[in-house]
Amino acid sequence: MNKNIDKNARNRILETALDLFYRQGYLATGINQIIAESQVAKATFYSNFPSKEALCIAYLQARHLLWMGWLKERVEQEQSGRDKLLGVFDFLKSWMTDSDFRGCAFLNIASEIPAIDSDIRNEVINHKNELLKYLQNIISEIFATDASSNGSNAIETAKMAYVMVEGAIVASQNYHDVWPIESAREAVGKLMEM
Amino acid sequence: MNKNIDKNARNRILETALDLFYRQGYLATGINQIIAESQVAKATFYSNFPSKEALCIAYLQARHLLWMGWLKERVEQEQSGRDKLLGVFDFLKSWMTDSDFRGCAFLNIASEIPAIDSDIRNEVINHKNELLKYLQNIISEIFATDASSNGSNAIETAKMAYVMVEGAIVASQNYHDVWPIESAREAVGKLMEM
Amino acid sequence: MNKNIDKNARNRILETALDLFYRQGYLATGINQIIAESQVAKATFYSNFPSKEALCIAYLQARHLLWMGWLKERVEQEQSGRDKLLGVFDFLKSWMTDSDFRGCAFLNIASEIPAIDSDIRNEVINHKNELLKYLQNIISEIFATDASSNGSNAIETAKMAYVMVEGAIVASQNYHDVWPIESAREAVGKLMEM
Amino acid sequence: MNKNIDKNARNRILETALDLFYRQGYLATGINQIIAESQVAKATFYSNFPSKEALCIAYLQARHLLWMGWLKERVEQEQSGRDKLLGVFDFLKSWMTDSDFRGCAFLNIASEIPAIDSDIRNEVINHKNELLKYLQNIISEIFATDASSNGSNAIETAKMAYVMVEGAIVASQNYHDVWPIESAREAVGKLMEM
DNA sequence: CATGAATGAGGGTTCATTCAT
DNA sequence: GATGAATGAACCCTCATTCAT
Repeated sequence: MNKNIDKNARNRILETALDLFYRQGYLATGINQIIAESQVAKATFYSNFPSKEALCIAYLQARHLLWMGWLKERVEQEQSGRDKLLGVFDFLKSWMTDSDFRGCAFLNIASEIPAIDSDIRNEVINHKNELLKYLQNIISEIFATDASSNGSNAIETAKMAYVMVEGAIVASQNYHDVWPIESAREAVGKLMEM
Repeated sequence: MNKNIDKNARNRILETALDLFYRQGYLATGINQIIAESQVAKATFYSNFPSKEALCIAYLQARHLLWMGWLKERVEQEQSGRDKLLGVFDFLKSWMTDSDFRGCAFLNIASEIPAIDSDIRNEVINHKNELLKYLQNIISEIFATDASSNGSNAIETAKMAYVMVEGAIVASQNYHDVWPIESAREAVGKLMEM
Repeated sequence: MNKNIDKNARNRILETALDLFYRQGYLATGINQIIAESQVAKATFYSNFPSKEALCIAYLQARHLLWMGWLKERVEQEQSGRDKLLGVFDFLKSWMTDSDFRGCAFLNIASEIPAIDSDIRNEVINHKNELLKYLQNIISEIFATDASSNGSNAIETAKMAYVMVEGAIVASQNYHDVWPIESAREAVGKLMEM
Repeated sequence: MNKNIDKNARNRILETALDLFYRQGYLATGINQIIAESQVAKATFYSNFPSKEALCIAYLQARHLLWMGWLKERVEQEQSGRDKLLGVFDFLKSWMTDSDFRGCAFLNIASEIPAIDSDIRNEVINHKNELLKYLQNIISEIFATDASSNGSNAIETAKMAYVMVEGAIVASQNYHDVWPIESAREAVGKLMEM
């Protein structure tokens, strides 16, 4: 008996989505493939998720928890705020060198779904808001311990760091190389030195 | 015979693709819609483009010329290398405030087409290589005129600037706001001051 | 346990069917909607009714009692046979002006289920037989009290009246108007005067 | 080679619909069955008819022409208005004894599609309006030649005749017997004698 | 060279029903 | 006896592409 059967149908579907939506994209992945790989009947799928879009939202929510977990786990190995901030980029490097790195799951979906006000887009924005807030917390910590914040504002600095994180992710996705992450890390390091 | 639309069929198709692929996405845009809006027969389409993918490549090539043209037109209004570099971000702002700004056409397509070795991906990489090279030229110009490059390497600095451009584009696409561009501009400005 | 809905499951299902099958049609109404609106578990449904068709039969039987009740209640307000016959059409008018009048439940089902020999068809025919018999009773009463039946046969006259009732129902359903009922009433009145 | 292939796809589809929608009903007939019996690919179907509903409308329009043609052909064999009116019912009898008589195609569809304002309903009403108008023309002819219309109004009389036609059709559909048509014929005959 | 009718595979979704718990 | 997760067939429809004319 297939060992996958041991998890319930909903979990199998969600794990399949985590894999396929990320690797293949949302539009390029059909319900048929999802149910085949989940070993689930079509109606079972629809009794768990009212639509493909609903699965997408569940996928994004699960991905958010997963990814933020990865990020925080790595970052919180560091003691100082400065090392935490650089640790963000160290995390990006280790993530990027994963065999099936395909960039940011959220930005990829957003590229496929132009509609600005959809539920899917809200999940994307929520994710980015949390990432931005997380960076801001780290930078506030730096500025708190480090007296010489040079008049810089934690919020404004966090925005810059966030933009660099985004740039690092999409550029390393494009080039399939870590150099954009290293460049971003270096740039952030320089900015914090000032 | 209605010939008041006197561009040839190929051009009409390409212009329709420039509009639809960008606004709706590549996968979400069907051949039928393209031929309908191009006012072209189906077989005329296929005699001009052997496949949808071939049209996509032509689209990316055309988009590359278009977008680089926009960029250079704005940047070359400036005299100094420093102003040219900041002008890149000024261009991004004016582009972003366009009514149908949907981020980077190339990154969007790359998000839809995971396959790493496809012809489509090559177009994306070519575009980014040219953008990176353009930034490098600007920065070389700065470092040449400005004696105090502080030991910085133009290539490495260009990579940082490039990462910030990418971050600015995707983040402003996500938030539908110019603040990421402004943050990136400010960060780049600070980096160049050092 | 929520037992404030204290009809048993079977009754709740049947009442939901009375509403939905009539308003939406038999084929257009799914089992899922029925169990959802009945607040009943799926297997509870199937333990009460072996199939959708079985529910349909129960629906038709319940509808028969209901509708014949409405008819008789109105008709038996009248004293003379003649007034009773006209009262049939008065009933049709008041029924027709109900907000969700959708014609004859039995004829509607018969339109959806072509199979001639099904159990469902039997219910339809039973209903019509009883309606025909009821009309025949009224007309027999007229002919009994009224010496001058002019050699007319109660059975044959009842058939004519029945045909007019059917025509009045379906035509008023089609036109969403009472005029067919009024025309039928007038025609029947004239026939009885002769 | 299948001889059906000689007609074009659209005609094959329409003829299949004329058969299946009438015999099986609209909802009970799937697109898959239609394309199978039409020997047409699925996309060919949809390039000819934008939707199942569109096919339904084409079906009703074709059925209207067909049925009115049958009716008129029979009725216009008669010379006098009175014989023409009775000829309507003679037509109904010959139609009804057809092997696959299933009542009025229009009323059947209307029973399946409750929505009052749909395009489908409009076709049904158009058909009935034309039938009513045709009966009115016949009756006007009777009243014109026959001086003694007894003060009766052709329009009002036509409505009565129309209601009887409807009743005859649905009742003979229900009982699978011609007696309702004969009863209606007799009733109409009596009404015209007065 | 230009056309539009035709294709088969697949899209997302809902159906009535069954079965282990 | 009551439950809700699970089923496979069928639903209507769209896809990118081809081919006879």
